[in-house]
Amino acid sequence: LRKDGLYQIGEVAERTGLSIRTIRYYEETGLAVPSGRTRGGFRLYTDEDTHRLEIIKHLKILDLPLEDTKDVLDALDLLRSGNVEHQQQERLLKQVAGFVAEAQNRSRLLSARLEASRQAIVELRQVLLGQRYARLGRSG
Amino acid sequence: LRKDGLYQIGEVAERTGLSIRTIRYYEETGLAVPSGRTRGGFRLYTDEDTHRLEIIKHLKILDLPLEDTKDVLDALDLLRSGNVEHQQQERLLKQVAGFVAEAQNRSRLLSARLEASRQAIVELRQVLLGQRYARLGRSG
DNA sequence: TCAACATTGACGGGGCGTCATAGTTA
DNA sequence: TTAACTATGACGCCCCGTCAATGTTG
Repeated sequence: LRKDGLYQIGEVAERTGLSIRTIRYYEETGLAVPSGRTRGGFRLYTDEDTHRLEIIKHLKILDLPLEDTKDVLDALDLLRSGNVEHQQQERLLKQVAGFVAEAQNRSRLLSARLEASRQAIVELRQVLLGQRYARLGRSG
Repeated sequence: LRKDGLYQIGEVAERTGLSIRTIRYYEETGLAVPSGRTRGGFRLYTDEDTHRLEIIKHLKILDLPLEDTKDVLDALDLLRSGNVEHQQQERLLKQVAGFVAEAQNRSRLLSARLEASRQAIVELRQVLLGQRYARLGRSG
């Protein structure tokens, strides 16, 4: 680890739990571009970069279009930078709000699907139990 | 709807919420094969077939290898049929039990990821709120 | 007969896994 | 210097979406 708070891709992969390939892919699509490179071409990620990757990782399960996620993260960066005109700021705020609403929808949907999967597992276990008893019945 | 309890693919798609293309793909891979066909070649699904599709749909979110799911569903069918020797029965029971255990693992993992995504959404909302206040601050 | 439904290809695409080959860094 | 890391292609795979051209059903 270098002292200047810059990490190369392998360290970031370990810290985030994303694969190196995935992180590279996210750069290809503009989703998360490293702040710098070494002279030799190694990608260098700041803590902010890493945090962006973590957010992406967490939202990924909601299966939102990656491009929407990119747009929103970019919008947030723009908003925080303050370099934005009143008119556009209005738009960005609405865009982010819309995204958040959609994310919450997906979250509820996922929750329902998780519950459905639990039910399916219960059913499998019951069939399994039924078979075990059947076996005992025949052997006893 | 025919009276003999057989459904064609479109009806099954509606009932299960799976797309026709997906159902067809599941047949290609042997995951869920319709019990019959019309003379003309239309797929015909029984209620059992439909139920199998529903289980698959519910387990899908757990992101288990589709082939494992297929193997287990086949194993359960075999067990229920009773046409199986003692030795093999033993094996099938263990196989299903292993699958169920794995499914539960995945379920817990998914639950954790869902919670992480909720956290991420909360964070987005907070940034959004921060920006709103900033706007009010500047305009007031 | 006609409208609605289905069939089999085939191509395409997102999100990476997985080489292969070669350069970089400590 | 050398071991460990990284770079850029490129191909492949899964899970379907989406035509296109054609046949089936009621």
